[in-house]
Amino acid sequence: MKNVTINDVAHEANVSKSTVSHYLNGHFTKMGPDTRERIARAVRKLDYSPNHIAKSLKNKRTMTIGVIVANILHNFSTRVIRSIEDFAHGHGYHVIVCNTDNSSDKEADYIRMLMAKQVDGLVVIPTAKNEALFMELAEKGYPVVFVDRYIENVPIQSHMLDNRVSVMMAFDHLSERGHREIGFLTEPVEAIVARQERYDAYLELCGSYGIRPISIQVEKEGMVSSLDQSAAQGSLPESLIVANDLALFELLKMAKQRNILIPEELSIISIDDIEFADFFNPGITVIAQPAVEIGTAAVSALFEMMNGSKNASGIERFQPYLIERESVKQYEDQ
Amino acid sequence: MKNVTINDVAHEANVSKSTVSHYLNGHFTKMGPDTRERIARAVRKLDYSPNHIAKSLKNKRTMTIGVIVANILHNFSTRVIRSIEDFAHGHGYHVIVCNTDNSSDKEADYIRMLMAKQVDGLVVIPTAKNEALFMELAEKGYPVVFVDRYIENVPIQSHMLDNRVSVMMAFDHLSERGHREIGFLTEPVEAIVARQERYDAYLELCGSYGIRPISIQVEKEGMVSSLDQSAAQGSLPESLIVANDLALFELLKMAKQRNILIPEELSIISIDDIEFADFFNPGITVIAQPAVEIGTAAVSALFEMMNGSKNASGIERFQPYLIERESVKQYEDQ
DNA sequence: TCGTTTTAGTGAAACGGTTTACCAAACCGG
DNA sequence: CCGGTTTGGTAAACCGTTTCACTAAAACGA
Repeated sequence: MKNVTINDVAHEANVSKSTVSHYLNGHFTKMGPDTRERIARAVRKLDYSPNHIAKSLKNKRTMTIGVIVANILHNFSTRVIRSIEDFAHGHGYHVIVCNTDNSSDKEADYIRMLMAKQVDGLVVIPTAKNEALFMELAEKGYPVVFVDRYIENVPIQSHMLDNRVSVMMAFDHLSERGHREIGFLTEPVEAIVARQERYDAYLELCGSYGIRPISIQVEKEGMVSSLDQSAAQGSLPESLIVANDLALFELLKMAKQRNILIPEELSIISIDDIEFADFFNPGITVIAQPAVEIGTAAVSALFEMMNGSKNASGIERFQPYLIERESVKQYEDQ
Repeated sequence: MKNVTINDVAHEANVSKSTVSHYLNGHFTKMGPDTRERIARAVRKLDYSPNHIAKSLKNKRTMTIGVIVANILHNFSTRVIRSIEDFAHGHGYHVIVCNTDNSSDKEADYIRMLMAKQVDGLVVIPTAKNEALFMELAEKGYPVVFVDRYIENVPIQSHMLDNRVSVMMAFDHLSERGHREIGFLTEPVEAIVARQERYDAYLELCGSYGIRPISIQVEKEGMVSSLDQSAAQGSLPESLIVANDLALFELLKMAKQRNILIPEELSIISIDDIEFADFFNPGITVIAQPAVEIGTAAVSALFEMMNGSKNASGIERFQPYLIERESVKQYEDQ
């Protein structure tokens, strides 16, 4: 179980460990062809592989970045993570993924632990409450970027969907097809900017379309039963913009429970695409976001920072697109 | 951006770094109450947190385990990962997750990099081909456990579903409801034990029930179109046992494309539960596996190894259970 | 009061690498 | 053949911790 070290290789090849180190780092001018060959043989013979930890300690770079997401169950998160990993691996970096379940405490813990682990940078979908902590990171010049959300007054760059436009597209789609009773289903908006932006856009659009807002804001856990009650009372609107995939799940569960016909009795348009929306019966019309693009943009901004460019701040917006399927009813008088 | 080290704390508190180290590790007998207080203050004042890398180098424990899964898109994988993370975090460990996409090369790469990173142990859903590599790990006494699969002749313990029973349950369920035309849908079995076991069980059961085997073995990428062809030719059986969730997706896509009624025209029973199976129309009857239990058992076995107990080998089996929904037709003459 | 133990604390080596500064020998041009 | 340059290589410091061996002073027992 004894691990073989650079010293063992040096000894085997009859050179100093400095030379082996040079060899390992490709500084071949530092040795003759014979020595080089001897070292190569020694490495092979001993099946040596360098201790990444020791390297990191000396180099002060771990070649690792941390990714902290608020809720890994969102399809969006998994796609962002995937794109970040692809990019990072392509650049010789590794990724540690952490899931906060939207808890600020967990988030703070993870940040601390990732700092302790000396990760070289962080991409995070932040919860709302660690403003001071992020502020500190930003001030230290530590490389961090946000995705999907941002924190007011914290000078950390964010990459996110144009939420306003996404709701607008949903609203327009519904409206074009004759809908005048358009509700909005979301988990409690709280301080989560992405939700806030979507909700605000909804309210604003209701205003400009002269439509009475019907918003259903309820915790995911109670969502099914709460929706069920509304349905029982007949207070469910004829069409619903759903704020995200997880809420859509709950809505669909309720619809099944109560045998509600989609789109005949209820039209649905949901934000963020998911695979099953396509083959569900009926197919769910959706406003999709370019998750891979967003993730890639975020991580490449992060890499620029890690290579010394100044911490940018500001928000970069990405445009959503409509995927029309079958969950929206067409009113005839259109 | 200069990071504060134990030396800075020592200096601030006017003690040696040894004493600070003792303080940090709770060896309070090594100092008086006043010194202790001084160090505490210094730590707070400087906002010091220990460099995990340096610690790891010295201690030869990184408090990190690696998890390598063959395909993170399986719901089973995500649930296993989740349970491993929960357990690990509960014991002060961190987890690095890697996805091999079923590529043995990627797997070998990941193993090497995780070793280089000095992770303290590994839980892996292995691809079939790195027998030699795993053999080596096992011989070195390096802590490794398998999940969901195993490799013949490699003395590494595995925790997996009783695949035979799971197919048996599916088969019985179908058979009890009068089905005599029972097919089996799977990605190519190849050398992947879990698939093999399920397929073998299917074949065996066909034998003992006197049913003609109809197996559809096709790559996920071509699955929809291949199924579509079969359907066009009318060669699709009346009921299908589906080997896993990803195959189920493809089947459902095809069913939608062709407007096949489930269960009237096609009965489905799938192995491994997924959330949407519940609210899909119709609900998909499923043989579920206790993923959390499996993951937890695996990681706790790993922890035992890491604490010095010998590498166990052998296979621990977990029992599946039926979740009956609406995707299986009941023939009337039963 | 003196020897012994305990308390409170320190210095230095070690973990496994990288890097800087340095050097001897070989080479080279004139 | 001499002085300078290149080639090939090394020793030692360093990264930030832990820990072992050691000790001065205080406390204690007789």
